[in-house]
Amino acid sequence: MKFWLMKSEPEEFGIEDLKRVRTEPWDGVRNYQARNMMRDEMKKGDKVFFYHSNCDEPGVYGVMRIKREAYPDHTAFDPDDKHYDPKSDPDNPRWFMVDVGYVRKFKQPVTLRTMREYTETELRDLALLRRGNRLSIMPVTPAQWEFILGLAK
DNA sequence: GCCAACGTTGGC
DNA sequence: GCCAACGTTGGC
Repeated sequence: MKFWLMKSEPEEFGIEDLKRVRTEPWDGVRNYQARNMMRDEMKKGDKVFFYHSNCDEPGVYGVMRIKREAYPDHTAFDPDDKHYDPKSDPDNPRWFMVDVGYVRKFKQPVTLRTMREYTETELRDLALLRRGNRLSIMPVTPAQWEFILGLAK
């Protein structure tokens, strides 16, 4: 089993929304690196940190789980969709998505500010903390997973 | 709202 | 294949 971190803007879709709907297709990923990880490496049962980006207090707000492995992201075929990509052909889809399921919401999130305190130590290699990192999906090592969980309430 | 960092596009 | 221009991400 692998561990991941996935970003979302809470104004678009946050942990509270996932808690309400329980399961959700993670659509709209339009970055090749992120796509490759979803398509090639994510397995059912993998655990995922739910990260809120572009908000007052960026950070990890809870945990989710992969419920369904990668399948074509049909929003890419819809001209009315915000993430429409005319170059994605239904017969040869360019973009994929997974389904995620709600596991838990932390009583207290692990904020980016808090995680930055460990850039020289436990979280030295966490992709999230690397300068200029914009990846919306990234792997988390088992050690990093345990450490961040330990910071949560 | 600003802007640094980065990915993508397209002309050459 | 290079690289300038452009668009997007995301912290602040």
